[in-house]
Amino acid sequence: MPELPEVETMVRGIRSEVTGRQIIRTEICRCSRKPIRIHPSRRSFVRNTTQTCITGVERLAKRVILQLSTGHFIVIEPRMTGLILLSDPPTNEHRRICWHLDPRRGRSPWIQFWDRRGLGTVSLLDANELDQVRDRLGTDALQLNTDQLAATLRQTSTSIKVCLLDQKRIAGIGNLYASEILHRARISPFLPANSLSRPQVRALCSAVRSVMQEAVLSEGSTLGDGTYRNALNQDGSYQNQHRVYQRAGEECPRCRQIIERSVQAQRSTFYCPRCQR
DNA sequence: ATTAATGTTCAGAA
DNA sequence: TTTCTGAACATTAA
Repeated sequence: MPELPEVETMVRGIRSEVTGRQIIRTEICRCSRKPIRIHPSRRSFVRNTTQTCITGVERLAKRVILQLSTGHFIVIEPRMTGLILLSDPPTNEHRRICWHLDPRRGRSPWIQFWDRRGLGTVSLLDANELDQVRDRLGTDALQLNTDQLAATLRQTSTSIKVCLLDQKRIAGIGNLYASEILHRARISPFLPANSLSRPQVRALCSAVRSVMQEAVLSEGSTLGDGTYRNALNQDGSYQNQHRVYQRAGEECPRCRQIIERSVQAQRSTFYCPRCQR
């Protein structure tokens, strides 16, 4: 499931391939039962992306942004199972959008959005609308510093795990990495956010950044269900470094206590009850 | 065959 | 104001 590291990997995987290329045709695939959700409308989306040049590719939290020469931005939200691919998709079944690019020798003729579950969304926004999206997001997890994190945590007494998932507080962390981050920082997922000591906030900030950086270097996590893959349809490798996620019943690699699974805000939390306090 | 589980975001309710 | 719940979906495992 694409969180910050997976989305960053998508961006890095397509940036050099598509920057400076022209979209010669935007194809909205209609092979699925439910058509993909497009903002503002599919007609204007197709009209305003065709025959425009892609001038850059950026990441905004868990979104991929394609900058266009018109000053507009294609904003792609992969959500659960969305992939951005230069290669053939895992199946032909769930292709959602194909952007056909001007042909260049040795380069991919297109970029596509493939989404098995179909929860992903695609939008065409102007600079103003993109700013509004940005305003609703907290500090990017890779840019976090201790003082900022302390100020954020002070504002709420919800559990630290749920707080880490709140995109308007900190942007980019999802369910998988929240568990891994808290384990690295040795902090219980159930502590109220505003109860953390200064040393705990320091450890947490360090864990947020180091887990995210390492996961980016490993090109994200590809789980057993194989939902996430990079732009060339290859697996990431950070799943080999998971300490607690989906490891309930196994020994904690740090203290050998049995890892437990709990549910917070309707999502699984994995943690070690001994070394996370 | 049915059902639970999977996780991100947003609208709407509490 | 803040926090919580359910819906948007498809697929797999039990």
